[in-house]
Amino acid sequence: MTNADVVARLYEMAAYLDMTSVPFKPRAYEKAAQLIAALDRPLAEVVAEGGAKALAAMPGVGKGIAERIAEIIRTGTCPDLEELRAATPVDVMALTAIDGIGPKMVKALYDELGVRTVADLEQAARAGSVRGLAHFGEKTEAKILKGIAFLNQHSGRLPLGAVLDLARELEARLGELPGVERAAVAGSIRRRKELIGDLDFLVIARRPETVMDFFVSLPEVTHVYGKGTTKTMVRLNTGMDADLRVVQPESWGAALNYFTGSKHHNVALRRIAIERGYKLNEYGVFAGEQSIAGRSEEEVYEALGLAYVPPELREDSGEIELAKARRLPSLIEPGTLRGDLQIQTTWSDGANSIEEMVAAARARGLTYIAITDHTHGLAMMGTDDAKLAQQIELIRRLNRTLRDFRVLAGAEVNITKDGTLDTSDEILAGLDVVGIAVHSHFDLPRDEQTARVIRAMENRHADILFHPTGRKPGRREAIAVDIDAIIAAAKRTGTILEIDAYPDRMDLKDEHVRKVVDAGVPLVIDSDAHSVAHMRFPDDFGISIARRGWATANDVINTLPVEEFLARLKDKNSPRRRGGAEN
DNA sequence: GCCGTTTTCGGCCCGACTGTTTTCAGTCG
Repeated sequence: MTNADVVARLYEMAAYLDMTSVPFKPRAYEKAAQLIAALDRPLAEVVAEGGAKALAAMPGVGKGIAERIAEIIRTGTCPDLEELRAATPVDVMALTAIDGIGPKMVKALYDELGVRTVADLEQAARAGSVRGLAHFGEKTEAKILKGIAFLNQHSGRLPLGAVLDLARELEARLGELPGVERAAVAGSIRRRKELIGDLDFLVIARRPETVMDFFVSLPEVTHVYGKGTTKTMVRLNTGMDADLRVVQPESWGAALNYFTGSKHHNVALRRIAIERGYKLNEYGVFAGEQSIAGRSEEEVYEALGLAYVPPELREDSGEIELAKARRLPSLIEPGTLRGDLQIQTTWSDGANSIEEMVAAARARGLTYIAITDHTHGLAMMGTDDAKLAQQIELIRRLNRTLRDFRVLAGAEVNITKDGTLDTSDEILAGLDVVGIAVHSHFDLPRDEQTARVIRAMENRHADILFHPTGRKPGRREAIAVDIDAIIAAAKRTGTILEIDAYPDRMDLKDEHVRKVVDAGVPLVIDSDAHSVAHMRFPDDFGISIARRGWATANDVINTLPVEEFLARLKDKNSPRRRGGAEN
């Protein structure tokens, strides 16, 4: 039982409890699930050391949930969950994953129509029987079908954020095997694509059989499609397929290149090889029978007369031509960010205090962060004007105690339906950094949606447009906005566009970033952290998106020291910017 | 079900929006 398994069951409990309309309990389970998801220690280890008592010592986990977690780790489930499952035997997690479907609707659909699965629901909606239910109508039925279609489109692929850790861990485990000289993850993970279809691993090993035996016996493996001495294919318990290739040292670079792709990039490379009278395959670059390159990727590109192309650019979208001319951009590197401009704390829906987030930021080598809790329009937990004023005061006091670190007072301000902001200009004027964001009215027509966002960007206090398109990869489409118009408005108004690195968002996405870079509009890369564990998102995911969008460090202004960063914001001559929150 | 520098009981939960409704239930963040 991994932490992710426990988290999944806690969320399932919460969903089932929501069906029964019992107050507060669902939120308690959700909160516990959220906190455990952000934990960087295996729960099984916590239990082994301190039992259920150690679990209950964690914030958000009390006696009740601690006992259930211990039971889940032991048996995979717990009696309460089984009882709930028996009462309403439905695939509640899959059904509630459909946008607009929650636990109550799942219950009604089961009670009235016997819907247990997404397939059942699709059938019922197509037959027009959903609209007959109380509180359901034609629009809901249409929305259900739209939501299912969206999920189907993305089936079989998982977001990068859901697979990167596993890929790295398997890569490390393979690399530690005796007799393994090198191990690497290739494929779309290495290119840092946002949706991953399968995992490709590459290994140099003296005795391939040992590696293959180890690979098929991994606890994560649920099925073996095929096992040989050079290639083995398996299915993992995440539902994802994984391939392992064993190659010889002299072919490592060629194989890594071949298995990293993309297919289009590889085709283009092979065409260049043919032009030069060579042959390129996964074993090397060949002049006749003679291998002239293959040990390293650099060697392979060099043999083809090309500069080394970073994996994130290998999409045959112009990188080959620039590699030929040796004019590839010098992409932004992990570890170069100095600030993080979107961070939530316990003042709204975050799990950690301002001080804890500061400590986590410093530990990552950052020198400034902006605290940007939600404003009151987001009613669940937003800060109102009075609370925000209190927070600004607290941040000022905190800054006096900090050396070589600056906390910026900020907010994640809601954009209302008409494009105004839900917080007064007076309050906004007192903040160092104002982030603005869409959190409602996702379905406005394109013209209206675009005009609304641009109007908000025109606010002279609005510094950064957070998660500009509202997308949730694999779950929800972006809001309908004219991205070119947004970029033009950013340029005109001096509004910075954000790459929200939170793996559920990854917004802006790579191709949008490339447009922003081309337009010369500044970007920031933020974590959107809701806990200290999320502080790694910019380096793990945000930088990848920026690199896939051809961004250099110059395009991303939170690579700048804090004063230079602040100078790039709007109304930089206002008193708060000169004096800052330190005074 | 969790929490506690006022509390071991009584707060927590909340507003906007949508789609279904003549007054509100469900979803979302």
